[in-house]
Amino acid sequence: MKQISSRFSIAVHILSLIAISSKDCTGDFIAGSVNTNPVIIRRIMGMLKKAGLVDIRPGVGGASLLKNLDQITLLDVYRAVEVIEDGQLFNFHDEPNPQCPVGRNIEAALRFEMQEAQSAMEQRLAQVNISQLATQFV
Amino acid sequence: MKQISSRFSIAVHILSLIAISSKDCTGDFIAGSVNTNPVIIRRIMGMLKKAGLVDIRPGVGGASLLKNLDQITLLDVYRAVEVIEDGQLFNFHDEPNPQCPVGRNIEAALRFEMQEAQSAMEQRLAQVNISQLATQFV
DNA sequence: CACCGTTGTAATCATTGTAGTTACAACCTG
DNA sequence: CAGGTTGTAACTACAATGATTACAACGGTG
Repeated sequence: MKQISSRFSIAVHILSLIAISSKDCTGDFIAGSVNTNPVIIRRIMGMLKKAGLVDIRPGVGGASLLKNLDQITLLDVYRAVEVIEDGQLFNFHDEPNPQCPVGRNIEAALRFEMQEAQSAMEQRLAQVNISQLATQFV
Repeated sequence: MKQISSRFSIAVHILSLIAISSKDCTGDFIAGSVNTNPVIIRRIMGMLKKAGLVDIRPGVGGASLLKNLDQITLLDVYRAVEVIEDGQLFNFHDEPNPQCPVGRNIEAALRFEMQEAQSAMEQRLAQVNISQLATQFV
């Protein structure tokens, strides 16, 4: 069983920490809270930057949010860290036999349902923003 | 990006084929339609059998469904092939730092939302049964 | 300007899940 | 018994992940 990468949960952690924290959020500081290697944090921060969610100050260090907390949904973060591409949550077996009625038609039928299921999941993520999560960090 | 195993799509293919086909569905015949190695089929058939979806005749060969087509949902298949365990679609990073307010609280908050998202996906799968798919196999 | 902490990134490694393959025992029926 | 089939174990190849080391580039501060 292969899971969706922990890049997602780490990214949410990073954004929450930047939001909550008053002090300078350097990669090393965040790595201490997440409890992983600083390079992992820098890589994910790079993705968040590329997605336009955070601003990072090279050299001096530290990061800040580019959007309001309630304007960043879990779906934004999920897309930012590229855990799953567009319609690719489910894997489909390669090249079923076109000589067979099932082999010939199953791909279109099943891919549609897979896409629907994936969308249902993503829409649920879109309903939650970081602000809502942050209220729970006492 | 790691996807949900193609065991799922293969399993749906297998069930559809057994449903449609009048002839004896041996592992080798199914493997020909799916276009993969017969051992892959046998492994997945074993999971479907364990889940009570099909009956397999050892020695003589062939398989048959144990439920009506409209009583087998995509969720049943998805669970049968163990692509993802209960609340484990999303991976959560290990042991965030309990000294930090975010590290201490993020797990509970985020795991809840992850579970909700996973459930939304699974509920969408539960809305479709093999019978509905089979109508598209002309 | 030089120092020093930080960011950005490449390279490497161990681990894990997957898909495929070979091999072979167990099974059933003619 | 013979032949085709199922049920597994063992092995390989491959890809994604997470961790780690190393080092260049950056930018304030003294």
